[in-house]
Amino acid sequence: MSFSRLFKALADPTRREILKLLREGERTAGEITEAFPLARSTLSQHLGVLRGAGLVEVEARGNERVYRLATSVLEEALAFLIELQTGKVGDADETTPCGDPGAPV
Amino acid sequence: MSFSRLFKALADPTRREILKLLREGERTAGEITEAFPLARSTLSQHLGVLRGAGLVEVEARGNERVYRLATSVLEEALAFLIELQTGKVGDADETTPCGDPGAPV
DNA sequence: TTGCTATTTCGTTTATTTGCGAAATAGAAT
DNA sequence: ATTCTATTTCGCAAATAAACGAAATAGCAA
Repeated sequence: MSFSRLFKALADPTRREILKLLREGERTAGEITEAFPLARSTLSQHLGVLRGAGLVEVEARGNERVYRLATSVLEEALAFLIELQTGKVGDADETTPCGDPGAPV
Repeated sequence: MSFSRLFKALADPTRREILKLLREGERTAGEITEAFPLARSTLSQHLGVLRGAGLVEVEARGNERVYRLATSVLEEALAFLIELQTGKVGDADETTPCGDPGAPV
């Protein structure tokens, strides 16, 4: 997993929209293409970037390709951001169980 | 706040290292520069990108500029990623209080 | 085989990003 | 006022990214 590729993939608004679309369920490449005013080749390239970042998975189904969200890589991004924000790794221990950071442990 | 600028800023490994450095405490531009094998102008530009993304704040202190982490924008990035991952907005209600997503509410 | 549909890859163009050194700006010290 | 130090801005070269249309690939249908 590469944070650079991951964040780079998230940096493009079209790709973020694709992810939001896939959040509603799997879609074929064609369905995704229809949702944007861009050329087929352009969308295909965006899907390639999302694939390279591990943010989507593809399954060939007959003639078409079905894309779905792959969320496991998002956890790593979350961990990175949380660590930046709190100064701690989110390792369960070392943190109060349910928030309340001011609680005298 | 712009997700594009934010994720673009996070997409560069040097900038991520700068953020990690600032996680340990505030640093002057010069101190940051010394931590990397890059030209002063290059680092200054990276700091500009981080500033533009709202990820750092600067304070002019006499001759030098002190940079520190600005974490509020990270919360918005977290919200975006969590929403992708869970299909829900993280609005406190609508979610079980302390994780355990399998709990019969 | 021939053709049709779905999708990706190729080649090109334009725009953006990253890096550098040189020049500009600004406070501090002499 | 001049100089020193700290930092940013400018102008440029090289690399990367985004968009397109055309061509290639691959399954399905006739």
